[in-house]
Amino acid sequence: MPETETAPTLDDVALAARVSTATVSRCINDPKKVSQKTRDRVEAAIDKLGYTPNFAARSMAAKRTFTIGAIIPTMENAIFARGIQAFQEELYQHGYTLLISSSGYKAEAEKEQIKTLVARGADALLLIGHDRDPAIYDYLERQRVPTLVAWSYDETAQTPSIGFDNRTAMRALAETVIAKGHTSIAMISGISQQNDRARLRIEGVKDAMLARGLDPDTLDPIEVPYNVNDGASAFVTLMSRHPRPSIVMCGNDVLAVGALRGAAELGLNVPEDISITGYDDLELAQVVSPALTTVRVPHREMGRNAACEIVDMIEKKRKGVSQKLKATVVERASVAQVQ
Amino acid sequence: MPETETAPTLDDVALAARVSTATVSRCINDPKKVSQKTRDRVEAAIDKLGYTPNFAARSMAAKRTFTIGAIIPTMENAIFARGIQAFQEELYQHGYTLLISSSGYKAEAEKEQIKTLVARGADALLLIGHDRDPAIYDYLERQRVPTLVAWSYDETAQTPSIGFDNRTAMRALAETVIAKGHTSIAMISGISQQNDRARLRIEGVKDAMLARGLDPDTLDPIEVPYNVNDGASAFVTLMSRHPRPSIVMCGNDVLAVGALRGAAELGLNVPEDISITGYDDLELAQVVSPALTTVRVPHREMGRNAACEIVDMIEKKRKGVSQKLKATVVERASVAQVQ
DNA sequence: ATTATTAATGTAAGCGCTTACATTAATCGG
DNA sequence: CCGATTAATGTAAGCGCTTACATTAATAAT
Repeated sequence: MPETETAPTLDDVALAARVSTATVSRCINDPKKVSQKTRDRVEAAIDKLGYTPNFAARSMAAKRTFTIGAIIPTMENAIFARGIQAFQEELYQHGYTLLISSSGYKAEAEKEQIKTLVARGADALLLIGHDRDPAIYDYLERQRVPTLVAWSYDETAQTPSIGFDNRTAMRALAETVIAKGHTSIAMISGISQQNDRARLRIEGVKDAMLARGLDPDTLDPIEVPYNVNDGASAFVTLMSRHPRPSIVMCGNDVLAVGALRGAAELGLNVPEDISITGYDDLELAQVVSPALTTVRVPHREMGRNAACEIVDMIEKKRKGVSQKLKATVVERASVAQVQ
Repeated sequence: MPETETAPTLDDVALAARVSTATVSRCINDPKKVSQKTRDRVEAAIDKLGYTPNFAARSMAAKRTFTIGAIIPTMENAIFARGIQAFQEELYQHGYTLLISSSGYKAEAEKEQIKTLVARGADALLLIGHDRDPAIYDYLERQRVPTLVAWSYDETAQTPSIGFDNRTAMRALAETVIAKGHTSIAMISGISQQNDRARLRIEGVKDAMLARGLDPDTLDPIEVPYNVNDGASAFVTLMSRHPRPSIVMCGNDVLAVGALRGAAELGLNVPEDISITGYDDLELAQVVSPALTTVRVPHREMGRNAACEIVDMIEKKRKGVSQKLKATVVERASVAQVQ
């Protein structure tokens, strides 16, 4: 019995199986290169000793970590959870581990986390949205770290992306709403600075207004952080505008839920007194009452596809190819027909 | 200009600063050991080259990774998100990185992920709840990986834990409910197999029933996975029981929201026709209507404290000390006064 | 049987750090 | 001013793997 129980190493296994360390290594990484007979011996030794390869040693020698880093703006609400979970599951299938950080929507924090992840030898990075300091992209390029953007789609961007066209999807929602007779539209948006999703959703609403003969300048969105409380207070502010809007379109479902709460506080009925829309189709959207009219985003599909794409980028050493997923408007009870 | 732009190493820095690698290393890890003058030189070199230490090399040499692993049952809904986010933030303050996996409530997956995390050299592990194969605890002990349990408190357990007493908290909620005149109680629980939180919450309800002269055997909880749909269908099942319960207590808020939806499907008004309670006090609970009577859990505090404790365990090489946080019942609109 | 070819295995050189120990420089008491 | 301390720096041995290359064993071709 060993007095200082220390984890067994490759050497221990090699010794026990009476082969060289190279053979053990091959058994693990490329089994077909070793004969059945010795493979059996080695595997027996591995089992007996309970050997697990040391990750740091392995990644130093191989210059590969089988780790992929992802930086998401927040874990607090469900916005990214489903997609990231799917991303992780798919990655796992391919033998990769996911390292997640959250930046709290702060560009500086994100920058730092990117460096940390790179120092940790992430084989690739998943980032949310395109908007960030170009220096970051330069850095990533110089470090040769493949990078993929998700939750956003932009074919003109340098960095490949898998996501949906936020602008077009939001425009479709806005057109639906306008078709229902709403002409006085207000909007609660997330902070659009450094956030293309937020920015493009605003543009989408304006596109629709323009197309339908409404003046986009009257939209004048309020920008607040994505949480229920801020959504609620923004809603209250909006309700004091003159003329009072007939609908409040929100940058996402969390904000819309906040708006719903604001309406409740004001004693307003939704959708009779005021209509509200969201974006994302979180579980939240169906659970709240009235259920939210919103845009459904294929979270899981996006996560899965991003995982496959990023693994391919790494293993085939090729540039990523962007993928546009369709986001569809789903109509529920939070929008009234006007007149 | 280097043709193959490869990340600068310690050697490069040492060369540029005209010192040995040891000095550079000390500059980074223990600056007070080197004189101001050379420190300045080294730091200048680091800046100039844009050097970041290689994580794998560092952790191999130091046998420390400054990484802490956490395995949570799921990321899909908000149950663990807030607490884990706080955990991560606090860890970050102390210079540690968090590696998260989710097991999907599957014991086998959890076991495998624990091994992965250990192989990756996690300095410590955060696990949710106490219930798991004892072999896992043995393994962790043998590998000398400090382990802390969260979301659960059990002073009798071998492994230290930071959490709340699920049983007592649920009992308090049940007593509140009984005090309001409910005598026919039904329950939708999470799967209690390998899940002490679920198990103890059931026990808590039974404790209250016993204490108030109700027969605990009539509770007969339905166990389903923690998601809205399963909650809804369990609710429907429960409503066909005779006699029909006057209240459905749920194992958590997600299930309670499902129950709410089930009630809506059945055309039942909450709380007039049927009362419902949750557990966790997720944001969800306040946002749904009627707002849920539930148990508030100090998620962020738990995450923060767990981080401090686990860092201490690592750095002071001492056993963890358990911490019991108070969970309080919060009454909202989903429970009616009977009679 | 003999050589050419291929498959299986072994040898050993790193990968980029940390750190025990050795060496040299600076400081100090008498 | 000198030996004794103490502070600052350097030297070099690993940490546990992978993998290019060398060697040996097995198989095929002649």
